[in-house]
Amino acid sequence: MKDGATGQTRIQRTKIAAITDAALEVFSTNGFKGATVDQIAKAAGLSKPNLLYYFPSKEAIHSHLLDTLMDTWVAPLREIDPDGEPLDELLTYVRRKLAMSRDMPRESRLFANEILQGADYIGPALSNDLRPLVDEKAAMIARWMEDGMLQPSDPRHLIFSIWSLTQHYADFDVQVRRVLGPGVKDPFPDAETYLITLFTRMLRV
Amino acid sequence: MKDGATGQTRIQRTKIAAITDAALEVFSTNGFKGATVDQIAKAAGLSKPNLLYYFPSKEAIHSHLLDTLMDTWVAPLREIDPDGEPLDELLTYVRRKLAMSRDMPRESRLFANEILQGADYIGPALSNDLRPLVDEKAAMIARWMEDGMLQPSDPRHLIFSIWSLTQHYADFDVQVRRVLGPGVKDPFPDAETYLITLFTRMLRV
DNA sequence: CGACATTTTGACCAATCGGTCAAAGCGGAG
DNA sequence: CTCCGCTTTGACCGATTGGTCAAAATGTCG
Repeated sequence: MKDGATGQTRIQRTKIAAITDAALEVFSTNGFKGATVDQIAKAAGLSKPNLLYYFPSKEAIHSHLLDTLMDTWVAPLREIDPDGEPLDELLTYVRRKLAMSRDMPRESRLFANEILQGADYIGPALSNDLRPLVDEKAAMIARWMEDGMLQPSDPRHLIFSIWSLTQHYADFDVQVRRVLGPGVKDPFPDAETYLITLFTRMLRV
Repeated sequence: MKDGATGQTRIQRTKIAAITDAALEVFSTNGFKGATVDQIAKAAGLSKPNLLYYFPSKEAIHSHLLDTLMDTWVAPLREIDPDGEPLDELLTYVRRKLAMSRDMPRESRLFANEILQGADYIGPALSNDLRPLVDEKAAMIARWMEDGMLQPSDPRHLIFSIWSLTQHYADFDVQVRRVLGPGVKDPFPDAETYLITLFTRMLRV
């Protein structure tokens, strides 16, 4: 039986959810070429042909993941409030992005893999969707700086630096933990303290 | 004819150099599993069996690359002078690391791929070699901070932040250029200005 | 139950991949 | 030139991979 609105049966919804979750796990830890359909199917509790009944190809699963997760990933940037207190807004953005690295490391690594290897699929979205959003927010930050509410600096590189510093704790998690040693169970509390200090000194007038 | 010291003929030196350069190119843009021996061989101007005459396996080429490039990659950290002017030393380190992202982006991506996918090969080196080095330099920075020559902050996360911010311009180059748009031919000059500003405000007493 | 659509599966296929091997080509020392 | 070791190659192999297909199993609704 079909569900008129979404065009999906209950079984389809369940299985597609299982597949996307399994695919996120496998793609994020092995990259696109390193992942096999069998791995994803097994992780989702399905046989390979059964998985390919729900998605036409390996590439389709990957594209679907990237598409559906893009919005989630950029959401915190959208939520920066032009009418808020500038420093608060940006520090909140840093905290949200760091929390996403802590709670959604697989998504972070999925995007890192995609971009690192040329962004063949996601590239156009970066130009067409992300760039205008960054332009808008950078203009907002520039206004804040002109109004003397933040110390001046390049707003686009400021945004890059927030992405870089927060996602580093997801993408390079292995390195962070190896360098800190087994005595450090969770790097994130210290990371948050450090990053808040850094951006406060960088931005506070 | 053999060369007594290195155990290599002239031809071997030439071909091995061509192979490692080609392998760096291919591994850094496709990851380990995404790279094929044929690709590397073609890029090096050799046939596949000919390449495998110089290296016993695909994995051996990859390991050899990681081994030989590790020292180069960490060199700027080693060169921080405990007897220098603290802020100068750290800003010089930032400049050197950013220059490496500009001039050696393939090396940066090679390591990024390896760490992103679990650091299966390089992991032990991170624990055994990199960690003690970071410990030593972090202790040095902590002393500088105690002596009031730098504003206090977590020295290990300070080092992480330098790695993260500088390597971002190599690893996420595609994203940076897509977001900045075609008007920006070279992001590095602005990046250097921004990063020097950031770490100056972060560290200057 | 009975009939129809949906879901699942085992067997299979062509392409690609890492790696082997025997034989051919080549270069330099005597 | 001749010989011998180093280098190069085409043909080949087994394993893995993404994807197909027809048939069987299961679910759903009257």
